[in-house]
Amino acid sequence: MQKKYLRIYNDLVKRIQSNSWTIGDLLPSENELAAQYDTSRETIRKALDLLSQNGYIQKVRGKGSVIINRNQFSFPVSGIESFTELTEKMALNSRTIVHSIKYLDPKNESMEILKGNPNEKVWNVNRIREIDGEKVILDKDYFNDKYIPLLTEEICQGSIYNYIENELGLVIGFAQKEIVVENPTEEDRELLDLEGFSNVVVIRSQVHLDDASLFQITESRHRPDKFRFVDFARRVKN
Amino acid sequence: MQKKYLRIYNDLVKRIQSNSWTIGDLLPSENELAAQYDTSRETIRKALDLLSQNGYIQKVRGKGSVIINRNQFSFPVSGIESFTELTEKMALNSRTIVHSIKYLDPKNESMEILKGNPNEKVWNVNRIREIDGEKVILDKDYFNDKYIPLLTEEICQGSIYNYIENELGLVIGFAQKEIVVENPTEEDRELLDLEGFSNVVVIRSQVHLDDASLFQITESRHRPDKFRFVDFARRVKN
DNA sequence: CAGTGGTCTAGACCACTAG
DNA sequence: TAGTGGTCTAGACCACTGT
Repeated sequence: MQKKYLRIYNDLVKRIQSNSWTIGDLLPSENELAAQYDTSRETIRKALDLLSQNGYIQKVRGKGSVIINRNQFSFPVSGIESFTELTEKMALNSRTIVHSIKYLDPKNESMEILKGNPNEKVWNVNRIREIDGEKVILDKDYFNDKYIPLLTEEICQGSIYNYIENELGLVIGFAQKEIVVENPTEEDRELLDLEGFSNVVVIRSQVHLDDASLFQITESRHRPDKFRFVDFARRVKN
Repeated sequence: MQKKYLRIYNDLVKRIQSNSWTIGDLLPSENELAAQYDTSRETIRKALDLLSQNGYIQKVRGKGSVIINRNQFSFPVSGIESFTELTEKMALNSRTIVHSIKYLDPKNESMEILKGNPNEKVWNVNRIREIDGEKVILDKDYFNDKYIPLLTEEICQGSIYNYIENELGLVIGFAQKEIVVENPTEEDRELLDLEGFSNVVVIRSQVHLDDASLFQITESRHRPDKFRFVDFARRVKN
């Protein structure tokens, strides 16, 4: 038995995407939806909250829930998505080159973030992403070996996230990321086709598991013309 | 009478910020909090949902609510914030120069996004942001005059958002923004101290009011060394 | 096992919008 | 005024975690 509010949410998404309504239209009222789906209003409200969070509707007090313009096919809506997911969605012609896999002692590095037990070690994977034949992204990942006991070239060649979530059964909880523009390092110049660009866009993130433990830090270095970030922000109510 | 769940949320934020607990600690259980605040568990859960959304806690089923590391003093947590709010928070030494205020007919421009009634016009404001004596940000704003009947230099000199929300009583609902890196335009070169930088970071956004109507589009052009974006993302549960 | 958070219900009252 | 969404309650059962 699936969660009821998720079933309703998914159903409403389908109905919205199949243009049962157009932009500016009102959804049926919460009471009406509660009757339609034979459930309580609070459960309907949970489904609508999800629609709102994901940018499908905007609720207006006294009026109803307005369908809003959601740029479909855009980059992650302020979410956590992996390169493989992105390229699939964008139908990009891409390739991953595993440049190096190392098993590090985090003492000497600035990896003390992935601390905890001083005996723990850290996996470091550097991968180059090629889009349309050009090397444009350098991904540097660091994993705590407490959670990822083994990394092989085969795993890194595919989607590490797929391996983590489906094979190891770990569940990603939340991530904090930072985006800045920096000068290219020697490594960038060596591994990427910078084509004279004098900057790289750097996305640094800390990824935590479902139980709030830090298990990965990441540095994704993009040639600036191959970078785009889309965000959907909602004013905090108070 | 303030909303109960907001009162509880604010109280818990204060308790967290005053280090009543440290990172990794568990909050009291929902039942215990319900007793402490003399309310129902669902109300406590609303307060905790807010804490979770804003990156203070991570809920773990069967265990409790874990206090997590929230880089305080960071740039907007995936929210909508204005330049004045930001500089205040960061205690930056900044100045705003109003470069131009125009009242446009949107027909000829690519501003047809701000359409609606073809008689409507559009306010265009260009402002230069100076930080520590250097001109590093160019903000180009376009407002639908249906919502903003008049813009003066005085208003633009201060916080337009302050004017909109406090004087006009409009309430911001949500925004969609996009971040890309582009080559500087002639205008950028003319108005900003680019110091040889060959790129600018461009943040384009569409801002909607509480009732889901589009009322502003914005282009904020940053010298790359003066750009930083911090995002807090939470995995969608399903 | 007891305790935790996750879901769900059937009501209630309120503030707001629109005709 | 009727209908909308926003808040709040007091219960219930479930899935999961630790001991």
